[in-house]
Amino acid sequence: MQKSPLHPFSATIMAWYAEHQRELPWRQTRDPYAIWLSEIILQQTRVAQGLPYYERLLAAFPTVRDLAEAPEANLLRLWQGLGYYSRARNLQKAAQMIMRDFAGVFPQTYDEIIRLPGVGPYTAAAIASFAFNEAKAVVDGNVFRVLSRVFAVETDIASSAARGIFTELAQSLIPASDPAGFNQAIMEFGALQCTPSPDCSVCPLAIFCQSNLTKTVANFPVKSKKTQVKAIQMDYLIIEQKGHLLVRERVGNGIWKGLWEFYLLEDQADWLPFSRQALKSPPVHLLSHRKITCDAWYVQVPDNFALAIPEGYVWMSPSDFESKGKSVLLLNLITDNLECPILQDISPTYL
DNA sequence: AATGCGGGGAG
DNA sequence: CTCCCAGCATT
Repeated sequence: MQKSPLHPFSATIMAWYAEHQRELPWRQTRDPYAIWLSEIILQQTRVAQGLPYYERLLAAFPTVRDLAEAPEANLLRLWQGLGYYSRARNLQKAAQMIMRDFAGVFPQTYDEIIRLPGVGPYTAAAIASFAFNEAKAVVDGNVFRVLSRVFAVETDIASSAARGIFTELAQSLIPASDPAGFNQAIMEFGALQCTPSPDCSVCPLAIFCQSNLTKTVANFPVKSKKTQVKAIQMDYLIIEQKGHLLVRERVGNGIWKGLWEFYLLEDQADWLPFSRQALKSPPVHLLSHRKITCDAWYVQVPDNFALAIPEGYVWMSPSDFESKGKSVLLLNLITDNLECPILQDISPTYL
């Protein structure tokens, strides 16, 4: 049988992959559901951080139907600590779409898969290739880095044109004989060998890597913009009455949508006619785009006082509140103040 | 074309 | 500290 010639780049990284690949659970399956779950978890997330979440979520929701029918709050509780919580909400929306529009059968082509909410060009290519061996090249952060260095591509990866250019290049290198293997190989190569600070002395591509040959590896990939960090102050009142807490689910499209929190002080006009006990402030919470400082107080409301419940808030038992997803900032606030009795009851059993 | 969205690990 | 991670949705 006639085979199309393998580009030296492709042959080299696939040989390297055969030797150096990690054993990861989502590589032991062809189940598109499990592969999809792993890919959503791994968006902008390191393997080491996502691994325990993958095991937990797959155990809790073994099938698309289980995921589609689960209460969203349970999913967000399991997602707690992983960040980018819209991933979890879109995951369930997509599961419901698969049940409704695909009769519960996971879509099998790139063009169908990419219609699922939370699935973009990278994730659709990953699922289509890994589960169905469709020859769609993946382009993620690893691929940007590897290809930009090896072929000295000076396109700014932050530009809108970058995806198209790198997709075309990757697509020209993907072998029809093993698209899944190539996609796995190039990403693993970026993750383990062609890292942000690589050791080019042990690289199998060093002899024809264009940036290595010109000693300009550190100049690639070209990336222009950096996200600016805004400072935010968030003050919480932990309000208790008759063993219950005044809490709410965050709504709107801002940070931590779908997660739960204590009473958030919106302005200085907020007050209660009771003494506040200052709590230990959690550490400054650093995110990619936010620097959040937080102060908090504990307020015990007498049993017989009829407190007007603010819009959006509800009284909730500590055990119910523990079962809701919360931000890591709030979890830190809780675990740093366990001398406050009611906070012991909402201390998480797992992150 | 820009911006928002989480959290953590590596250097 | 800075960078960036198996990115995507929204504006």
